[in-house]
Amino acid sequence: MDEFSTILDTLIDEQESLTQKQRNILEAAVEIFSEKGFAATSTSEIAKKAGVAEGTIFRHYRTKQDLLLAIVAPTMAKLIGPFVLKDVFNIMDNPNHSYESLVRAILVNRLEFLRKNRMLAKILILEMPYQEELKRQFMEHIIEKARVRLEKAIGHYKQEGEIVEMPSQSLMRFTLSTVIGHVVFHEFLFRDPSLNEEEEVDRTMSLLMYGVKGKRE
Amino acid sequence: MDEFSTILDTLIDEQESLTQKQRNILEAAVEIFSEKGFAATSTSEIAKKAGVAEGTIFRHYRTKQDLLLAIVAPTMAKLIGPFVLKDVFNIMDNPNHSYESLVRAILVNRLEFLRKNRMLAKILILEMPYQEELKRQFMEHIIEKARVRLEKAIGHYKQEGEIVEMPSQSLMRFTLSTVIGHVVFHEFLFRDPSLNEEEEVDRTMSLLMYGVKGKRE
Amino acid sequence: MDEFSTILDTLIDEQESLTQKQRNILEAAVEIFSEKGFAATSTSEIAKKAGVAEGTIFRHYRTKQDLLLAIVAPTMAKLIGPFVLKDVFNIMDNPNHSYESLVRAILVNRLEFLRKNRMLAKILILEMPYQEELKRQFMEHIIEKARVRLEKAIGHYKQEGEIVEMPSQSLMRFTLSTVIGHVVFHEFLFRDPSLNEEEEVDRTMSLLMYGVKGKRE
Amino acid sequence: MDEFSTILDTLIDEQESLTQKQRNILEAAVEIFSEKGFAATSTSEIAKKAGVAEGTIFRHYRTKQDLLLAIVAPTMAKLIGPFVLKDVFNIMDNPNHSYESLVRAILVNRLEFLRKNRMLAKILILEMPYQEELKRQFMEHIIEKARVRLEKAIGHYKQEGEIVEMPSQSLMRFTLSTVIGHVVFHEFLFRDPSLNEEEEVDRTMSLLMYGVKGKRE
DNA sequence: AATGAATGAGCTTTCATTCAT
DNA sequence: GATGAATGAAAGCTCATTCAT
Repeated sequence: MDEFSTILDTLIDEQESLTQKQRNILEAAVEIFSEKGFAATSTSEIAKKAGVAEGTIFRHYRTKQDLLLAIVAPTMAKLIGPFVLKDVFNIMDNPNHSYESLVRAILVNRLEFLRKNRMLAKILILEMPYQEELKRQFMEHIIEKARVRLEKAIGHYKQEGEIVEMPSQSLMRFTLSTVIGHVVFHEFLFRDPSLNEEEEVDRTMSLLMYGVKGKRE
Repeated sequence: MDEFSTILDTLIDEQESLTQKQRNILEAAVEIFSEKGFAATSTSEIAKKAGVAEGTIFRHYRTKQDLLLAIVAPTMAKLIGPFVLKDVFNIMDNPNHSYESLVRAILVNRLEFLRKNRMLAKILILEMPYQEELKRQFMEHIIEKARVRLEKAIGHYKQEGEIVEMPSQSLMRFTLSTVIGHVVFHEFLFRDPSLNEEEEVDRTMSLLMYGVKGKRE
Repeated sequence: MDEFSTILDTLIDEQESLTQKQRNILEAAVEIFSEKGFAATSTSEIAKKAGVAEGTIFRHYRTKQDLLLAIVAPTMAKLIGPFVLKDVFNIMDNPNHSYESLVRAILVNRLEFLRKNRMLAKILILEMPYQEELKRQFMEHIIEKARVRLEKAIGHYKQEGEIVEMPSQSLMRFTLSTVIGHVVFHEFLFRDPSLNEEEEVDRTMSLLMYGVKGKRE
Repeated sequence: MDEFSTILDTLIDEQESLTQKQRNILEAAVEIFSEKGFAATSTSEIAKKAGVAEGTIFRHYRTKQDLLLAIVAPTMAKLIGPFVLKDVFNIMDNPNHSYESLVRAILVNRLEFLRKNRMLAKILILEMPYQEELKRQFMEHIIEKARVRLEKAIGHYKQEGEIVEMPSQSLMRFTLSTVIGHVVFHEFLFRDPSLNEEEEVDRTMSLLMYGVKGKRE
C-alpha cells in the first residue's frame, strides 16, 4: 500500500513559507481546537500556547474563523485522500485487483492517516455541522468527487459480478459505514495498542464481503 | 415492532412538573444548541427565543452547563433505548426470532426515534467529545449496559450457529457501524422523503447478513 | 456595676411582637453582615440561612437597607449605652465617686456589652463610614448626647482638681481612645480567655490616670 | 523629624512603569473604594471615572480583588512605616532620645502620612476585616515586625526606668491607642484646620506620659 | 513581522425586588 | 403572613479584534 502514503506525504507537506511563529500558532490552534472545540477556544489561549502575542495571530489570519479554515481546509483534501487519487482507481484496470482489495487499501490507508492526524480529523468532523462554509467546501469539492469515483468503481465491480446487484448508493453507504466504523472505533473510541491490527482489518473485510451470516458454503 | 415504540413513548414522557416557562426554555435551548453548538449559543439568545427573562434561565438551571445536562442527560437513556429494554431481548427466547430480526428491530426503532429527536441526538453526539461529564455518564451508565446485553445476544446467536464465529467485539462493531451508518445517512446527511424506507432497511439488513459479495449460493 | 447590666438588659429586649421567621431573618442577617459586610451580602443568602423564602424578607423590610437599619439603629443606642444613662452620671453626686470610677464603670460595662454583641458592633462600626443615614443618626442622636454628658462630667472633675486642666475635647479624646483601644484590642484583635481581665482593666486605668512615666511619687 | 518624611517619600514613590491609563485606574479606584467601599464599587464605575474601557481594568488586574490588593498591599508597608525603619529605632542609642521623643516622632509622622493618604488608609482599615488575604498579609508581614521592634524599644525604656514597669503588651496597647486615637480623631472624625496641631500633639504626649490625673508635682 | 495595550460588545451570572398565589 | 417564580438591570469578566509602536 506504499503508493498511498508516498503520494499522501507529498500532499501533506504542501505548507511552505510559514514562519516559525506561524507554525506555532497553527500547532497550538489544532491542539486546543481539538480539545475544546472551536467556539470554546479563545485566541488568547492559542497565543499563549503558541508563545506569540495575540496581535500576531490576527496579523496572519484576519479572523478566528480564518484560522480555523486555514487549518481545516487542507485537511479536507487529505481526509478524502485515496478517493481522489487517480492511481488508486487505476487498480481497477489491473486484472488482479478487486473491490475487496480496493476497500482494504482505503481502510488501511485511512487508519494510518488518522493515526497521524487524529486532532485534525476531530476538528474537521465536529465543526462541519456548525460551519456552513466548511460544509459547503466539503460537499462541493470533496464528497462529490469521491462519490463519482467510488460510484464508478462500484458500478464496475457490480458489472463484473464481484459484488451484489443493488443500488450503488446503498452499497456505498454500507461500505463507508463499515470503513468509517472501523477507523472511528479503533482510532477514537477504543485505542488498544495490544490489538493485532491486521487481524482486525481481516475481520472487517470479511464481514464487509460476507456479512455476519454463519452458514457459508 | 410496535412494542418498542409503545414502551419508548412512555419513557420519553417522563418529564413532569415543569412550568410553561421552563418548557419554553428547554425547547429554545434544544433548538439553538443543535443549530449552533453549545459553546456558540448565548443564554440571552435562548431567553429571547423562549420569551423569558435571562434571569429565569438561571433560576431553573444554575449554569449554562446545567441546562445542557438537563437536556441531554435524559436523552442519553432514550438514545440507547432498545438495548436496555428487557423485553427486546426476550425475543431471544422466542424460537421464531433471530439476530436479523433483533437488529432490524433496533434499526427501525432508532430510525423512528431519530425522526422525532434529531436535534437532541445531534446535541448529544456533538457535545460528548467536549463535555467530560457527558462522556462519563454516557460511558458508565449507558454504553456499558448496552454492551453487556448486546454481547450476550451475540454470544447466543453465535452458539446457535446463526452468525459467524468471530470475536464479539468485532461483530458488535460491524453491526453497530451498519446500523448507525444507516440512520446517520438517512436522518442527518441525506434526508429523502421519496425514498422507500422499508426497501432501504431490507437492503441494509441483507448487506449486514450477507455482505457485498455477489456470488451467493 | 450591676446597675448597668440590669438597665441595659431591659433596654436590649425592646424587640417585641416579632414572628419567629422575622427573628430568624434578623439573626441570619446579623451573622452574614458581620462576616462579609453589608454590600457583599446577598438577600438570597440571608433567606437561605434564615430558612425563609426570599420574598419573606421583603415583606418585613422594604429594602435590604431597611433590614440593615432595623438591625443597627437599635444597636446604636445600646452601644453608647452608659453615656446616656441618667443613673450613671448620678454617681457624680456621690462623694465617693471619681473620674476614675466613672471611666472604669464605662470600660467594664462596654467590655461586657461587646462580649454579647460583637457582631452587631462590628456591623455598626464598619458600615457607618459608608451609610450616610447611619452616620447621621449616630452623630445627631447618639454622639451629641454622649458628648454633652461626658463633657459635663469632665468639667466637674477638672473643677474638683481631680483631673488635669486641659481642653475637655482633648481629655475626652484621650479617655475614649484608651477605653476604645482596650475593648477593641481585647474583644476584636486579641481575644485571650486565659488573660486575667480585671488586672488588665487595672493596668489600663492606671495608665489612663498616670500615664506611662515611670517616676511616680 | 524630617528624616522620616524623607525616607517615607522615597518609599511611597516606588510605583514605576505604569502606563497613564493604569495610573488613572488606580486613582479612580482609590477614590471610589474609599467613598463607597470595595464591595459597593462597580468596575464599570471605576472605568468611567478613569476614562478607560472596562476591559482595560481587567487587562491589568485579573479580578476586582486583585485591583484592591494592588492598591492596598503597598499601602500596608507604608502605613506601618516608622515602626520598621531602622533609623527610627537607632534613636534609642542616642542618649538624648527618650520614649517620649520616639512616640512623638511616630505620631507626628503618621499625622503627616495620613494627611496625604487618607483614602488609602480608610480603604485598608475598613476592608481588612472582610478580606482574609489582606488580614493575613497585614498580620504576617507588618504587625509582627512592628510588634517586635516596638517591644524591644519598650523593654529598653522600661529597663532605663523611664517608663513604668508593666507588661509590654499593655504599654504597647495603651501607647498605640493614644496615637491611633489622636490621628483617627483629627484626620477622620474632626478635621479642624483652625486647630493648633502642635499644641494638640503636646497635649496628647502629656496625657500619654502623665495621664489625666490632676495632681502633678 | 511582531507586539501588547486598548477596546467595547457581549458573555454568564447575580442581584434586589415584585407579585400572583 | 409566606411563598417562590419571575424579572431586568447590573455585576464581574472575557472576547475577538484594532492599532500605535
